[in-house]
Amino acid sequence: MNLEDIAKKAGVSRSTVSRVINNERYVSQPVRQRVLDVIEREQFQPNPAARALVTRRSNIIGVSIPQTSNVFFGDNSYFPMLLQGIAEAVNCLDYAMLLWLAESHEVRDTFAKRVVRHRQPDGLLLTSVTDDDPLFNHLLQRNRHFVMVESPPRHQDRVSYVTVDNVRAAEIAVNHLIEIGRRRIATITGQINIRDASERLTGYTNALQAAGLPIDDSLIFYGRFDRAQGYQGMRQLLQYQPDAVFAGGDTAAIGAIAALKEAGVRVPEDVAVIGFDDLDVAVQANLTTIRHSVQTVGSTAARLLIDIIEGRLEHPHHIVLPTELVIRGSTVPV
Amino acid sequence: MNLEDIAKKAGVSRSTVSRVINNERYVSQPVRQRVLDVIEREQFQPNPAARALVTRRSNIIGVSIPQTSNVFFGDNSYFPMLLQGIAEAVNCLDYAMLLWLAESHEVRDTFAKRVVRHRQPDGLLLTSVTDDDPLFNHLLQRNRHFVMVESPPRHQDRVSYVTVDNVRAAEIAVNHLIEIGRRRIATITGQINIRDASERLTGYTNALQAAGLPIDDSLIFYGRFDRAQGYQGMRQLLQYQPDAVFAGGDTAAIGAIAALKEAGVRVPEDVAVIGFDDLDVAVQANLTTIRHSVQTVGSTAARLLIDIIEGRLEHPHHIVLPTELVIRGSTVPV
DNA sequence: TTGTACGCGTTATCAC
DNA sequence: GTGATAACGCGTACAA
Repeated sequence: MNLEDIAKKAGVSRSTVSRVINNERYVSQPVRQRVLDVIEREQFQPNPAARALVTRRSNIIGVSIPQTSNVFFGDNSYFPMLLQGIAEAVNCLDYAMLLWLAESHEVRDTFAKRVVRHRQPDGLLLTSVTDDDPLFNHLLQRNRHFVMVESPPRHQDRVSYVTVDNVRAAEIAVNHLIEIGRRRIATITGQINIRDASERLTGYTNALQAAGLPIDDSLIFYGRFDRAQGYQGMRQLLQYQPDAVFAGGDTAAIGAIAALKEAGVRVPEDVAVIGFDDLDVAVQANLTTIRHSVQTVGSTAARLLIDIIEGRLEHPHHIVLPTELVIRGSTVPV
Repeated sequence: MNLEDIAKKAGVSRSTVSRVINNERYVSQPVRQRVLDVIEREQFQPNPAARALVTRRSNIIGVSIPQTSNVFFGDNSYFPMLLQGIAEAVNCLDYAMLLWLAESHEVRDTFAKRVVRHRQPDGLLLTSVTDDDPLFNHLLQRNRHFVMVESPPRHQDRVSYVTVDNVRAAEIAVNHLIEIGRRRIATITGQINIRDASERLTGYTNALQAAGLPIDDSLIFYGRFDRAQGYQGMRQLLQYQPDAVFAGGDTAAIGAIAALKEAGVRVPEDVAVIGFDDLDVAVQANLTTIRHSVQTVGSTAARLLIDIIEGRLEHPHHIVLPTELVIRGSTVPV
C-alpha cells in the first residue's frame, strides 16, 4: 500500500495525496476530505525510508550513552530519568529515539565508530563526554548536529548544550554546610574529566575560599558518580576527620553514608552529608541535596536539538537550568 | 557521496561497488581491493534510507517500555539492565535499537498507536505486556515480528518469548523459607496481569500446597514491582503476623524490609524476606533472592527477534532461561 | 566477472 | 488546484 494506491482509490493523483499527508495548501476541501477518508480507511502510513531518502531527514535523534556498568544500570537512576525526559520531547515533536549504549568496558573508540557509522539520525544527544572523546571530536569536525546534556569539556563556544549551573549550585551546597557550622568540609567528586564533576569541584573550592577556609587536598577525593566510589571515598576521607562531605552526586552520597554508618560515625551530628541531583534515592535516604530536574534536562536538550535540526535556532546555543537546595536530615537533624 | 561517486573513483560500475559493500561473490580480488581502498579513503557509508527502501529492511529493532514512573526509572534497575543486554546483542549483529518509552501516566492506547505508526523497525521487543494490551493485539493480528521478554498473558502458542521458569523458581524460593522453618509465609506480588507476576504467585501456592500448608488469602498482597508497593504491602501484611515473605521482585522486597525495620521487626529472625531477580540492590541489602540474568534475557530476546526477522527460525519460539537461589542474610542470619 | 537498466515510495518542480 | 515527471541512492535481475 503506497501513495499511488491511495491516489487510485481516491480518484486523484499521487501528488495530491502527498500534499494532503504533508498538510500543504492548494488542495480543495472536498478533495482533501476524500483522500483523508481513504487514508483512514486503509490505515495508510507513508514509507519512512522513501521519505527519508528524498527529504534527507529521518525524524530520528540518536542518544549516546558511552558508559554503563555501575552507572547506567546498577545503582544510578540518572540515565533512565534523562531518557524519560528525552522521550517526552521526542513524542511531542513526532520524532523517535535511537539509543546507543556502550557495552560494559567497551573503549570509547569502538563505541564512537559504531555511533558515527549509523547515519540514520538527524542529530545526536551526547552524555558523559570526556576530555578527548572521539565521538565528540568527530561530530565537531564533521559538523553534524548534536547537543550535550552537560557543559562540554572543550569548545564551549562551538557546542550547544543544556546544563545546570553546577558551580553556583555547589557553592550553595557548601555554603549550607558552612552555615551549619562545619569547617572541615570534604568532597567526593564525580569522574573529573566530565564537566559536571569538575564544575561542582570548582564550586566547592570557591565556597571555601569565599568563607576564608583553607583548601585541603587531603579532603578532596577524586572518584566517580557511583555508590561504590562514594563508599570508597568516604572510607579514605575518614582518616582526615572531616565534619561534612559534599558528594558530586546522590548515589555517591549514599555510598558515603554507608561508609560512615559502618564506621559508627553519626550523620549529621558528626559528619553532615550533602548530595547532588535529588534522585529518588535522595528522598529515600533523607539526603540533603541540590535538586534539579534530570528529566527537564533531557527534554530541554531534545527540544533544542530538534530546533537546531529543523533550522529554527542559530547553532551554538546554551541553556542553563535552575537548581534548588533541598535540606533534609543528612545535614540538619529533624 | 554515493555509490556512483565511489564507482567513478574506482573506475568500476555502481553495481560492483554495491557487491563489494555487501560482500558478494563474483568480484575479482584486485577490483575488490581497489574499491575497498576508495571506500576507506572517502570514509563512505551507504545511505541507510535508500538501502531500506529497496531491501525493505532497516536493521533496526524497536523496544517498547509501556510503563515508566516508579518502574523504569526511580528505584528499579530492571529495565536499564534489560536495555544493556539488548544493546549487546544489537551491537554484535549490527542492528540499532529504537526505544519507545511511555510518558508517565500515558494510557496504553495512545502509546501503542505511537509505536505502531512508526513502521521503521523490522521487529519489536515487548516488555510489560498486560492482559489486553492494545500493542500486543495489534502486532499479533497484523502479523508483525515481535518477541516478548516474559511469557505472554495470552496466545502463548502464537508468540515468541524469552522467560525464566518463574513457577519453578518461586517454588524453590518458598521451599527455602519452609526449610528454614517458616510456616506463615506471605507474598507480595507484582502487577498481577503481567505474566511474570502471576507465575511467581502460582509457584508460591504450589509450594505451600506441596508442603501441606494452608493458602491464606490474607497473606497475599496484590501489588506492583516497585519499592513503594513493597512497603505498603508489608505494612498491611504485618497485621496477619507472617514469619516470612516472598516478594515478587527485589525492589518490592527492599520496600518490605523498610516497613519491617520501621515496625521494629527483626529480619530474618522474626520475618525472613526473599526477593526475585538479584538486582544490584539485592546485593547491597544482603537480600536472599532468585538470581537470573536480566541482561541475558535482553540479549537472548534480541537475538531471537533478529533470527526471526532474518528468517533463520520458525516463528513461535520459546526460550526458558535458568534461575538460581542465592541465600543471603535476609533469610539466614550470618 | 562486470555493467546496464529498472524499481523501491516518496517529495519537489514544473506545466497545465 | 491538480497532475505528470524527475530526482533521491541503493539492490538486483539480466545481459554481456
